[in-house]
Amino acid sequence: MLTIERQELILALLKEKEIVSVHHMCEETGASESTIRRDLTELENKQLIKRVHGGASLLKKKREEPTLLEKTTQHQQEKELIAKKAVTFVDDGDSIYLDAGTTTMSMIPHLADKSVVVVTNGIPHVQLLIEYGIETYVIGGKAKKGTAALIGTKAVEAIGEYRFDKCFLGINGIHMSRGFTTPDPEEANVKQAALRNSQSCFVLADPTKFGEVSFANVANIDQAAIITTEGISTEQFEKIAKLTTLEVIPQ
Amino acid sequence: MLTIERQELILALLKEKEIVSVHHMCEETGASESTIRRDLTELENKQLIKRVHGGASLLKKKREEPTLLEKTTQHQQEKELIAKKAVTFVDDGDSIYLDAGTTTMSMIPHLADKSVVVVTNGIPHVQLLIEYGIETYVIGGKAKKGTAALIGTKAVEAIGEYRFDKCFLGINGIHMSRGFTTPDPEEANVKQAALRNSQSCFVLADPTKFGEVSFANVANIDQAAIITTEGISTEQFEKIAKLTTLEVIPQ
DNA sequence: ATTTATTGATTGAATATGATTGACTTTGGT
DNA sequence: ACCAAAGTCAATCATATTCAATCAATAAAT
Repeated sequence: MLTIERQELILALLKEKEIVSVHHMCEETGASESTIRRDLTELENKQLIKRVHGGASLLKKKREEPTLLEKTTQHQQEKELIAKKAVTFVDDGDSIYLDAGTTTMSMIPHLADKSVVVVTNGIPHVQLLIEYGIETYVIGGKAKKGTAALIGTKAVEAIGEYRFDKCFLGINGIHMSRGFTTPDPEEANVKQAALRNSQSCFVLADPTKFGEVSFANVANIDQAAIITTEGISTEQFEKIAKLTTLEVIPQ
Repeated sequence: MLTIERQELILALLKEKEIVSVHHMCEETGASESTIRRDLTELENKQLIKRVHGGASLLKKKREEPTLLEKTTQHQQEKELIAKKAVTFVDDGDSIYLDAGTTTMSMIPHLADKSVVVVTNGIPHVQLLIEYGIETYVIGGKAKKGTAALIGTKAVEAIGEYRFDKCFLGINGIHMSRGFTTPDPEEANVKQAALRNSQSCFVLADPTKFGEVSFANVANIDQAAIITTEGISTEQFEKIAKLTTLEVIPQ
């Protein structure tokens, strides 16, 4: 058996079982302990596995980011619902803007079977978009600490060079009179630019964002449709529904 | 049996089984080891297969586990050495351009304790740069499938809006007369733009890249300093060292 | 007839392998 | 806590396999 085959086999074994003993690897591959150990040191150097006494375990790979989406907290499930709903507004052939943020990121897997062109300022989004084979453009700009969202004048200018059929934004505050708000003024500028250059705009927000007012103003309440889940008070619903489209997803 | 026939057969064998040994190929084709090896070198040059010790494996497709291994398989430690050396050329306060690619990515952890501003077209780079608290700007552009490198006219234009003290590029081919080359013309354009806007330029390449010529031209050999590890033949070293700076790291 | 291409055999070098050794780690009993 | 036995480890060695380079023989083309 070839070296590379054996190493692939070891990785395969580890994928099935979290920890595999050297002895078991010997049996499966028919190789001697020495050889297996050598393979393990190699695979460890390549940062693919972690050695433990008596065997090895799979190192969690950076590639397996998708688990990030699969987190099963209540919050994540809500985001997933909102994202799914948002994608129903997307048509084949659309050019869309995806704002940075986890909610918009959840849209990506559902976008896979539509033929769309996506522009985004979210770095984590790009990797996921590529993985799902979606044609992706990235605006330029300064990468913000923490979220790696692209912001700044360069980002705003770059957005100006595109026209979108639809844009999808995350937001921190939704308020009747103060409109949409977000903590970072630089991010607000980027969101505004996206709104300016898009035919129709959607804001994705869980119910906790309603009634909140954040530092930087993004837009008036009637400048974007809102997609959210149940939990918003009926009186608030009534008022806002008069000003803009408000999609509420039943839980 | 004709050469073509035999090579087709080899490819067919590889399609059935991800990895095939030289020995098995001999049996199937009736040819000698020498002949099979010659075929393999040819097929490897045509980028159809990848050789491994004792046999060959199919390149392309199967975006599963193999690629992960393949990617990290070669020269991981070498890349680390090259990256480390490259960082020694970086001064505090520099504005630098980091080309997409795994070698330049290895530079990032070592950049952490310098105060630099980094511009890059590599999406995976951005996350890492942010993690290490480095001030990061991203050029815009189209995200290339597979590597997520940013390319296209927008990328080239965006680079034009910056001036770098130093730029660090990965490269596929280094050839005395043909200079630096890379498979993707669009990536070549981006690299050229980086070279144009940088005071001093460094190419990071392992020794296997020397003597190679890839499809798209990037620059002449004297337009960038080269950082590599031992393994390059002394005669090649002599010749190239006359044309440009050539840093060779002892193993 | 001469050149060119293809092939198989041979070579020393590079690489991979299995067994052995002594040091280290874990386990289980006192 | 201690010790001893069993298991596991890295390092080393000799062997076996695989490699690229070279050579000579044969077949095809000029």
